[in-house]
Parts: sequence; structure tokens; C-alpha cells
Amino acid sequence: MTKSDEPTAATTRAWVGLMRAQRSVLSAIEKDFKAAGLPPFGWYDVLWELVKAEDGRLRPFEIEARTLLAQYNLSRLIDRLEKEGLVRREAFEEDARGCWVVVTEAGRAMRARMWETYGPSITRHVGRRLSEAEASALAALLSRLG
Amino acid sequence: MTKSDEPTAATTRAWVGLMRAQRSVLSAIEKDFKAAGLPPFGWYDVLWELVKAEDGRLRPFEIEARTLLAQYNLSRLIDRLEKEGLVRREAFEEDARGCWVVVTEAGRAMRARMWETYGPSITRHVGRRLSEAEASALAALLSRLG
DNA sequence: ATAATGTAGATGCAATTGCATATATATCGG
DNA sequence: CCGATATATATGCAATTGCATCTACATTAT
Repeated sequence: MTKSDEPTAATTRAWVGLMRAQRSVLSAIEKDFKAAGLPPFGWYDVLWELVKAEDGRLRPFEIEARTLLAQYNLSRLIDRLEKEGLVRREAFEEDARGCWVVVTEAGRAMRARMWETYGPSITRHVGRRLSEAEASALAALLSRLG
Repeated sequence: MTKSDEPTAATTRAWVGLMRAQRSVLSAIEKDFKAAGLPPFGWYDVLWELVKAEDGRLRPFEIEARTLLAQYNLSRLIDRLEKEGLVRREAFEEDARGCWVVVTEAGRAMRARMWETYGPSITRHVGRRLSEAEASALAALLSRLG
């Protein structure tokens, strides 16, 4: 490895910190979800993207881009959400290969119920550890890596 | 949910950014590992902790604390590393419940070989996107969440 | 029109993870 | 010393993930 490819100490600390912070906060949040008897954390993102979207519907590939889920994982996550009645698949008329994923009323209700745990959990595990200015600065820096 | 539990916009952006940045960079790095024909990314951390440790050995619970791996996941990860000859388990004399995990020469060599891909990968996906000062600031902020 | 290529999404199968619990000590209170 | 409790690690099993590939339809070039 040539010298210029070697990460600087600060870069390495940033990357290791990113992994550790994410794991640590995520596992704390997942613990809160479990304690509240909620479905898996990962369901939230998909439901939220659908709720935000016009008509509560998105194509799978759109959800994929927004959530960074792998295609095959999303496909099966939709299966599970559908089995729970939180979303339903509908035909996409203009292209018979595709489909819509539509959030149901139960899905909207579940999203809202999850937020009641999720919101405070974010506050506890992130907000309480940083000032407003720090949170802003962190968000700005992280957006450079997305 | 009471008002005070609701995360601020900056806190939420920080958390969402943390998830997205970690997923995005991790998946880019994993792609580099695969392209180089290396074993799974997760093996690196364990090997590295062992190489850093005195005598190249640690107790499983010590690795667990350093890597944030779940106990049952680490137990089976050690199985896999052992099967590849990268580590070996040795008896821990003072407490028959425990064991040592010792990195082998092959394990040290593999760690070094992985770094040849990993180092440049960190540089490419993290270092190149931030100035030194930004990387430092990011590391400092992230350390507050660990 | 047709063959080649591209895209959306699903799926079989093996590997990994999570959960609950097991196993084998160790330690502690009486 | 003895039973109760705690600790270190392993493991059976179900759920999830990753990989490779499949199906079905769409688009493009000839």
C-alpha cells in the first residue's frame, strides 16, 4: 500500500467512531423497541417513507433507493409487512413488471405507534448527548458521507 | 408523547445521517472486500483486537466488549475463524469456564492482508470526503455517542 | 417483427443472526 | 461445606440475510 492510500489517524477515528456509534445507538433503540413490544426497528423506515409519499404509495425500487435496503431484502420485508396487513401490493398499470406498495390504515397507525417509542428513544440516545449545535454539525458532517 | 421527548430536527437529522452514512460507507467497503476476494469484513475487528492485545490473546468477553458483538455471535465467529486456522482456542487455567482466543501467524498475516484493502477503502470512502479538521470533528462528535 | 439486452421484482438455498436456553464452572451467604 | 445465585461460553432452532438466479415484461437495435 502506498503512503497516500493509508488513511490518516483522524479518518480512521472517524470511521471507527461511525461504526461504534451506530451500533451502540442502534442497539439501544432496538432494545427500546423490544421493551415496548414493537415489531422490528427496520419496519419503521419503510412505513415512514410510504406515509410521507403521495397517496401513501411507492414502487419497491423507490423504497429501495430511499432506505438503502438491498432489493431482495426489501422484497421479503414487504412480504412480512403485507402479511401483517400494514401494506398491500397493488398492480402498476403502466408497467406490468412493477407494483405499488401502499400503506394501509393499520400501517399508518403502526408507524405512529412506533414513533411514540422511537422519538423519545432518539432523544434519549442521541439528543441528550449532544447540544443543538453539535447535533447540527454532526448531521452536516455525516451528510457528506451519504 | 410529551413535547420534551420529541427529538429536535437537528437530533433527528443526526440520527438518520448516522444510519445512512454507516450503511453507505460500510456497504462500499464490503464491496471492496469482496472484490479483493477477502473474507467477511467483520473478521477484521476480531483479528485486529487480538493482534493489538498482549501475546495476541484475549478472553471472548474482552473481545465482546471491544467489538460490541453479541456474545452468541462472537462465539460462532470464533468458530469460523478457528476453522480457517486464523485463531485457536486455548484453555484458561485460572477459570475452567473460560478460554483464551489466540491469533495464529496465519491470522496475523490475514489481518495484514485485509488492511491492504481496508486502509485504502477507508481513505476512499471516508478520508477523501472530509478535510482533516472535519474528520477530527466528526470523530469527536461520534465518540460522544459511543 | 424479432432477437438481444435491460429492468422490476421474486425466490431457492446456504450462511448468519437473534433468541432462548443449556452447560460448566465459580462465588457467596449461611 | 451446601444450596442459591452468578458468570463464561456454547448451542438448538427459527428468522433474516446474502448470493445467485429466475421470471416476466420492456426497450433497443437490426
